[in-house]
Amino acid sequence: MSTREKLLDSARYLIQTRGYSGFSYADVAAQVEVRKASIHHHFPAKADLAKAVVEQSRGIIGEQIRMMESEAFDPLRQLQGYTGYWEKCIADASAPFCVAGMLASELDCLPEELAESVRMHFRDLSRWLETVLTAGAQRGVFTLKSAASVEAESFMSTVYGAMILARAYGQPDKFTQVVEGAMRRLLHTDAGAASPR
Amino acid sequence: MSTREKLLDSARYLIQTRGYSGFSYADVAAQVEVRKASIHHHFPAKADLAKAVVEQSRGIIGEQIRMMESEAFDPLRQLQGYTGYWEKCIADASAPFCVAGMLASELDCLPEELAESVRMHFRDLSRWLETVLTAGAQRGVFTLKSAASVEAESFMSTVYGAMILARAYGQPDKFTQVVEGAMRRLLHTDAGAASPR
DNA sequence: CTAAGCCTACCGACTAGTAGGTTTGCGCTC
DNA sequence: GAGCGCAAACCTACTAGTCGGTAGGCTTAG
Repeated sequence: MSTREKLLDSARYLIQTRGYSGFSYADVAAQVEVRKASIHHHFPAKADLAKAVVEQSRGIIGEQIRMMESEAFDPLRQLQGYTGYWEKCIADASAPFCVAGMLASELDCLPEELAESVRMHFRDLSRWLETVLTAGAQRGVFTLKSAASVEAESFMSTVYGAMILARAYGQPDKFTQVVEGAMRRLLHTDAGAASPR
Repeated sequence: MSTREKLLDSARYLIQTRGYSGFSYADVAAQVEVRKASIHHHFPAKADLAKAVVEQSRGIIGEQIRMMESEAFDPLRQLQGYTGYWEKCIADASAPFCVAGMLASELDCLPEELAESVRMHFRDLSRWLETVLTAGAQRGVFTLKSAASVEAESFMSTVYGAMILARAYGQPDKFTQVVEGAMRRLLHTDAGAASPR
């Protein structure tokens, strides 16, 4: 594992736990066991480091979007993959919060370039979610009660809110509980018109 | 308005926008137009100032709880009062984020006493919500699909998540949109058994 | 020979917090 | 009512430590 990758990993963890203004080059240097100046060699400014972390995440979402466009995929499994990923991360405390969610809450005091990157992450994620929900609705797996874009943003909100809740209570299972509720709501609940399985 | 109140107001706003580690005594001093040392006179340490802000919020919730216990109240109106309050705050940018939500995301790097105060805020709020939802369900105003405590935490999550979303998009109406969806879900949606109005 | 990678040593700006002096206003006694 | 005492409020001036960032030198691999 290269130093650059180690720096990104460390920065990601620190941002997730303490936020952008809550971590310093000194913290990263201590974790990775290099000197502060060496970090500047890879990432000239703090904003560059943080932005690289966000872009890394965006890359992963981008991959998934491309996969969906090219081949067959299971909407339900996709969504479960997303929530399951965070359930695991939060449960084992390896990543107790989405890095973009953390940065979003500090958005107003972030360097503009970094802020833009965070906004793009949210746009990417909600678009991905919208696609998954739309496909799921077409196949009769999900029941949407309003526009797919609105449902996507609601679901996203619940997931991010559940992260805050789990952290506030120090109980990872709170996340699971809330997210499972949101998931159940999307699955067939024989409402209104007659279109049960 | 006393200096102490001005300091609390300023600190509240700064925490909401920048977080605990993102604001300094110098920022507060500039806003209130006093010297840094004067802030220390009222609040010896930064944690004391932040804690006082959180406790102020807790006091307001506490009042509402006591009001509910003593006299008749309208659960729907209570809930609409809560969400409406934040809609207004976010729309006019006077308070773009709940102070406890902001601090919760930084919880791991907060002084213990302050962290405890934040945890208590969440406990208070979810208990209040649970009471409102339970009363509303008894009167047939709300339809709960799982335990009141779970519904309360889900609703809370959605509200906090919607704050993040609105901030990330820079669009206050996103908050309204998501929260209205959550509200609609609680109101009578003729599901399962036959108990429509 | 070059360039990437990492280092030591430093910079000015800012951090929370402290020491100690000055101002202000209120209650008490002559 | 004048003078006194006292405490709250606010100030200037300072501390030690940390912040992000820079300059420039050393080492190593191609």
